[in-house]
Amino acid sequence: MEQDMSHYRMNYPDRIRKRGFRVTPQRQLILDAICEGEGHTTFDEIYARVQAKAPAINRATVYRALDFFRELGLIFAAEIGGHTGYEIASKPHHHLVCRCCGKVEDLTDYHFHDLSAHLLEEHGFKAELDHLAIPGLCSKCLKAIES
Amino acid sequence: MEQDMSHYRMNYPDRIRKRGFRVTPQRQLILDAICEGEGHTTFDEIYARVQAKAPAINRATVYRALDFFRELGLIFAAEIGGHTGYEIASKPHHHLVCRCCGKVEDLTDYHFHDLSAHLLEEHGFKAELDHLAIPGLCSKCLKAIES
DNA sequence: ATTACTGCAAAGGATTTGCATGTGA
DNA sequence: TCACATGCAAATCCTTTGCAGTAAT
Repeated sequence: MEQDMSHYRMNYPDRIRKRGFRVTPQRQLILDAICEGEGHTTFDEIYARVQAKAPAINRATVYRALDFFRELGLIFAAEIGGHTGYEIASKPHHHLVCRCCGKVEDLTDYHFHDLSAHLLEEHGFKAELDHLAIPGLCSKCLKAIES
Repeated sequence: MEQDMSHYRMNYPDRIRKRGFRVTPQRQLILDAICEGEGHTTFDEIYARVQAKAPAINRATVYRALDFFRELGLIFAAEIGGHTGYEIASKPHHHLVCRCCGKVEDLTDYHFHDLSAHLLEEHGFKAELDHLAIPGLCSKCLKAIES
């Protein structure tokens, strides 16, 4: 029942070591690469950033590190528009995904509490509304289509 | 400006022919296979059902038919839990996806109008809330975890 | 008679895995 | 020291594509 917010941006080396795993230069670079991106970052972006600093790092290592971080809860992985996007675990927020230009906007305020309560009461379903991907049209594309 | 509801369960052969495409036994079997499943059906399920009736039908044909039906608006394709699920286009509804047992429940009633209005007003984002995949825990898994 | 559609096989791309080597604790 | 992690290469999985033959209209 602890009201623990420490999973947001915690001292990650300790968290890794505490579970008996190891902090390696590769993992640090990969985590850095995710931090550099604002919000969601694709595998290719991460890999490119890592390679710019350490060309010897292998794709397989990046795949394994991403899985590793996800299992530890350090990052989130979300399916957005067919591709997997990774981001540092932080405050719950949602994504407005434009189906036209593909842009992804973060939505930090939200009005989901009523919805969540409704789903639990009437359907017995405990919704985890942390990282919802909401499809639609962004303001720019909306105007472009209407005109 | 037509108030046309005919895209739900319309006479599909006519719809296909009207656009200059052809109604083939393969396409009929594949569409049948999607109808047989309640809601979302994976590629493998569809392929297995088709093969049971006509073993000669090729995977490539199934892939092409699914794309074809999707472009015609006869079916929907949704990313659910890493896999693509297909279903007959019908009334807009949502999916409650249990992250524990993987079960997908349909949600036909919904309270998304306020949310939609809010997103448009404050973010200029026209949300298309037709087939939202809402992650969480179903009632069964919820009880199992709590106990 | 057209020309869309199918089956086959091969190509393609993304991710995973086995194994020997290297390295953090 | 010793188990975890890495790099490499091969394997695997899923999906797409080119092409020659088939069939719907």
